[in-house]
Amino acid sequence: MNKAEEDYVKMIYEMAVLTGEPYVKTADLAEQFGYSVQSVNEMIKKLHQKELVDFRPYKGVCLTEGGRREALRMIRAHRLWEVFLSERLGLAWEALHEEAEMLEHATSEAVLERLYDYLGRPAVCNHGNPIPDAEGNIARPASRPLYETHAGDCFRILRVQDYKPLLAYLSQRNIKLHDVLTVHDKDHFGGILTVEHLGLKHAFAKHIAQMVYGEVLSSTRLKK
Amino acid sequence: MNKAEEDYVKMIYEMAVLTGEPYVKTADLAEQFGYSVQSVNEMIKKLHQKELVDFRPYKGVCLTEGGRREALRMIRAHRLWEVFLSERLGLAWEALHEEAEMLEHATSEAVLERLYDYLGRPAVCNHGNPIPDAEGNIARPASRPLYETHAGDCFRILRVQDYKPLLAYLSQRNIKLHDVLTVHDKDHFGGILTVEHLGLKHAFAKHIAQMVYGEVLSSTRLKK
DNA sequence: CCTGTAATTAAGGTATGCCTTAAAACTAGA
DNA sequence: TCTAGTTTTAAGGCATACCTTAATTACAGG
Repeated sequence: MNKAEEDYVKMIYEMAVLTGEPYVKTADLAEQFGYSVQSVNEMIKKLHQKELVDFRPYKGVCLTEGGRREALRMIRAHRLWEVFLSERLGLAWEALHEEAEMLEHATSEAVLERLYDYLGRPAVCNHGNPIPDAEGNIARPASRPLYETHAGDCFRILRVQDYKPLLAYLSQRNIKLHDVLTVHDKDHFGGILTVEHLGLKHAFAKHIAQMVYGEVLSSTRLKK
Repeated sequence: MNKAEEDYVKMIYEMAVLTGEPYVKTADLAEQFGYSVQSVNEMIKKLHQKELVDFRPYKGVCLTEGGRREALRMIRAHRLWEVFLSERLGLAWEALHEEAEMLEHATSEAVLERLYDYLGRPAVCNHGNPIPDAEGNIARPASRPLYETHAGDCFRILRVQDYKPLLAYLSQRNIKLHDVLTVHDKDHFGGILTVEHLGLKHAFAKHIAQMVYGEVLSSTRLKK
């Protein structure tokens, strides 16, 4: 697999996890990559020939067992490098993703396994996402999206999507992993969630609040 | 610069150092890469447009100041990764080069500088080659080629070319950096140098003995 | 100086991975 | 069922970085 193919299987895996649907639509892939639908179709055809994906016209693509293994290898490399870059080199939180994105394509299995041991066999990356083991097993995090909280909830951030604009967004507001937010208000119609963090109020759009996961610590709201 | 361009400027730099000539011939580059001369010419034209090299027809290419800086950046990345892979991950000596070759193209300046500090600002890589500093200054090693020794010399290996077949060759014979060789015989006509190492005799062809550098510790031979 | 060899340039080709435009095939809602 | 809109396929293009074959240009030794 070359870089392009690696990016595709990884993206297909991540989008499938995010939507909960094993099949990912061609058009959605195109949108995520910023590529044309035609380009994505061509690549899907190629990945299918390599038996990395199963393609059902008008339904989408789904990773084969081989494709899933490759995707998890990339994710493993990505998250292990993030841990290294953060824990050992002290790189800024919002810079981790981009750097790991480059390194993940330049890492052999041998280096990966040694890096894993060197870092103390970490279970999660610096964005709280689980690191698959060498066999392709990955923990399913129990945390819930911030968007599913209610006014009055105290919410501890345990995990955020590894998505550059989101990291920049949170970083800019000085919001970090394990920080606690107090949900002030949830506007269901507008989709805006207002939270308090270190005395400051922040308005999170729905798509933002859906990429932040954690646990509700306590709630002042009345249970129904 | 993309990977191909990075490989070219690095190769031009290394060949210039090796030959002592600032200008590197198109045909020699082609041979080293295993590419056709035409392909090399095309890339030289491109590098010239980017002002990374100076091209004198029938003479060769020479790095510009910008090109030299880029080449040293790649060499810096390569050698720092080698130190990391060896010192921290415990990778085998002969595996370092290949792994570093991939990582060097995936490393930003920011990561490089932090890695440098993390590794304790090393002066040389695990093959004994000097690591350039962030400003592009590089030490000129004083060691002499093994091929210039004479029968009876005791020779300590301080540096070897970072060239995969050579590393495999030495590794296979269990010869490592800082080991001491006793020169048994030098056949000037045939170019074979016979050395003793840990009680075993090895015959080194000229081109091999020219890629191994070190210092003569003592000599049993009579000075002229 | 002149000719053979080496180096360069030219012309056309391949694979990869992206693009646009257009036609064809399918799905799903009215 | 039938059509509107989505999805797929087809056809042709572009850039990169390699390739081969062939023509041209320059250098250097006799």
